[in-house]
Amino acid sequence: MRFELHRDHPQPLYQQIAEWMRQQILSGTWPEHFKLQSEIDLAHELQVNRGTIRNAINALLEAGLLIRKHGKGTFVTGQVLEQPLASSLVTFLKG
Amino acid sequence: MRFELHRDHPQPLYQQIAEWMRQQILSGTWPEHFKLQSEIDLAHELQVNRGTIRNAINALLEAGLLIRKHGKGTFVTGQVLEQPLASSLVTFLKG
Amino acid sequence: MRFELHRDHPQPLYQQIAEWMRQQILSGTWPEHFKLQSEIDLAHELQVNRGTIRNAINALLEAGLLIRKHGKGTFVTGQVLEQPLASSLVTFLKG
Amino acid sequence: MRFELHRDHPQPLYQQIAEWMRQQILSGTWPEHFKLQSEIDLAHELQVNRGTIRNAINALLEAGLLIRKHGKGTFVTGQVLEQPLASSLVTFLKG
DNA sequence: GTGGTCTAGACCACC
DNA sequence: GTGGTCTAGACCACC
Repeated sequence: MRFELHRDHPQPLYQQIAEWMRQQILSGTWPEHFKLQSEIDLAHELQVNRGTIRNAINALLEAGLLIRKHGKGTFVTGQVLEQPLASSLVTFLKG
Repeated sequence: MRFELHRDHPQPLYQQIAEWMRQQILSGTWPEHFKLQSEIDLAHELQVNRGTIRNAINALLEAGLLIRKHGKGTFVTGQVLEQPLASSLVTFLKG
Repeated sequence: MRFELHRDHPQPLYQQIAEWMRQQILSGTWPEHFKLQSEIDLAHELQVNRGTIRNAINALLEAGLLIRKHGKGTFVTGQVLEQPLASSLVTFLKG
Repeated sequence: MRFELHRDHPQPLYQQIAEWMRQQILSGTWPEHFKLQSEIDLAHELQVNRGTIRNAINALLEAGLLIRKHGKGTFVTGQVLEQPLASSLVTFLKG
């Protein structure tokens, strides 16, 4: 996991983490149905609090890129590629 | 905390507070790794705005006497004794 | 603020709080543009942690009943009455 | 923590643990208001599942020897000495 | 003086 | 053994 947090940046840590996760997903490094490490493990690896990890994940939940399953884990959703399509469809209808 | 602010002085409040803090540190009253009260508590005790406390602390951060840790607190640094030398050096360079 | 939390209920505290807030709003007790107490004050009054208050408020943000303004406070939105209308409109279109 | 579990005994693990805890409390090794280790730490130390620890604790909650505080921990109650009386009463009533 | 973010650490609910 | 919720308490950014 070659990824560095910038604690002196104005951008919050959770946003930095969310951007990194988004790249992992959109680049295909984390493919559809990929299971993320547990929040506790991610917190240990990135040296942040679990709450900070949850904030990052929450951002991607709203974007529809991740899904949480209680007692099971957090997963990359199955419709990643459809997201941009849906957006352009809306744009098309509005245009 | 026997310390009085002079609100009618020309010297800004935050500088008065910063000087007082500097004395606490250099005199050893606040030893290395000492944890300051929270900004909000200091503001209440000294009857000033929280921003004033932050300005005072910022001055000592730049001087290297204090260090802030997000979510944890503000602490006296571990290299207090080296600071006076650095300060006099700056004075010398400026003089 | 005559409102009691049930700490032994299966329903989470933040949901109980969110329901109470929703009632305050929909009943008009908290009218449009009403400013809520600060998160810290609500936490003190309801004897819960500020994070629990934030979870409750978050639920009503998503429902569009509240809006947060950084540095200013949390307010009841101006389109409270339109919410049910919008819902019935959608129902109508689907029906 | 000199305490051994007998995994080949007919008595369930959680009961063995509950008995051990009861002894710790009644002997005063765990005095009033004593805070237990976290469930996860106890599970690691005793090499059992967290659910097993929770079952053991639940038994002592019902006996009034322990109390759980969400977000804070599990503690020995303050009325330990009154418990044995209550227990023998129940035994008597059942007998 | 408010909401925004972060730390540390615990029990809860579900698997 | 995961995510869900809760506690306590601090600095950050904006007002």
